[in-house]
Amino acid sequence: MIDLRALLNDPKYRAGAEKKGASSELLDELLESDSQRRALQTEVEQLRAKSNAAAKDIGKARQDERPAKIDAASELKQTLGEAERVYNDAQTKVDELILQVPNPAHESVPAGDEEAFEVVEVVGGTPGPPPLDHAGFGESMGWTDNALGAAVSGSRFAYLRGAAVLLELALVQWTMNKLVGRGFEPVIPPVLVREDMMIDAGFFPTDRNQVYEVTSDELFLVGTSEVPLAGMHRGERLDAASLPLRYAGFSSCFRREAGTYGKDTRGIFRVHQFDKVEMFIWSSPDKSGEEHARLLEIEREIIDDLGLPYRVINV
RNA sequence: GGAGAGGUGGCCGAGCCAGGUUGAAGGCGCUCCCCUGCUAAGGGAGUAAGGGUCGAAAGGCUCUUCGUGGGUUCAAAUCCCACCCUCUCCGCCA
Repeated sequence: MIDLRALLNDPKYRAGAEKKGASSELLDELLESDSQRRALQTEVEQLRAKSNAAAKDIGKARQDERPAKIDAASELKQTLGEAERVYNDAQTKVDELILQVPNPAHESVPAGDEEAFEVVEVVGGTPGPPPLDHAGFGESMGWTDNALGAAVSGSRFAYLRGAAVLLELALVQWTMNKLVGRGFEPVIPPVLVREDMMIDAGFFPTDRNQVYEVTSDELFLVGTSEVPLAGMHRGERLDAASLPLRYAGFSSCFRREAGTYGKDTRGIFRVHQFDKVEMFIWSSPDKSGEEHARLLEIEREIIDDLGLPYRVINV
């Protein structure tokens, strides 16, 4: 969701959007279109007010006075209809432009895409290369089976078997418990969602080719539980006092991984289906920094407790 | 999948068949005031949300919203169409 008022008035907000790839021209065009839209809105509403008043007047008028009044009202309605067409075009233009604007990033975030991160901290040493990579190791232990996955479902699908399954379930349970202790409500959401949800969560139209579609039912498989979690309060006005709302979603995730041929083709990296625990918070903007810090702290604690080396990056 | 009933304000619930003075009766809840010596009862007033615009603010003007989206009409909670959801019965079922 893009806050047009903030985009207009808050330079930091605008800078955040530009950092994530929105061109200055696009933003200017969007703001200009919205300004035109609002001017037209006033115009339409004035006509509509007249039209409403005329209709009420007819309701109160004597029978013999009505025909003339109805004629006048009809004419007014013509004018209104034309104004509405112009207004709707303006609204459509704003809608189209706004969907092209990425969510503004925080001012501390480096410009650019995923690759343009900066390393904030390195924790733990870098272990030497193992005798087998994760794919070879998983295969030899009987924990992952890509050949079987490919036979049953195609490339980039894998079976997880035996102890690896128990490990996944244990990790999920352990993590969920930790998050519940930190004030998160655990959620297992639907993974098939309507198109509206994908648009609202910001994945459509830009990432549509990454999403599996169930055409017969007009449903889409989510690539992350973020989508149905975002849908939990869709269309609601949340009372500021109820914030923050913290959810820990667990779901299978489905990704087409279109355009990633040749990358991470082995093992269980970048597969079409995987399971994930996701933290998701609804917060007021002034507390979002605090909440983000909380998320980072929890993530660090998880990796620390597991005894794994890691980097903290700003992206 | 088939048949039927229904979705109204914070909640319950009228209105819809016979379109207009209904942004919506009534009740509950909530807020304020009055009354009252004992956590109760009674009386009065108020009480939806969002957008645009003007304003320093208080607030004013205005639009939208009765599941959602269209349509008919000068006028729609009320009429028409499509969709979504809930409930009941039947069918089906790994």
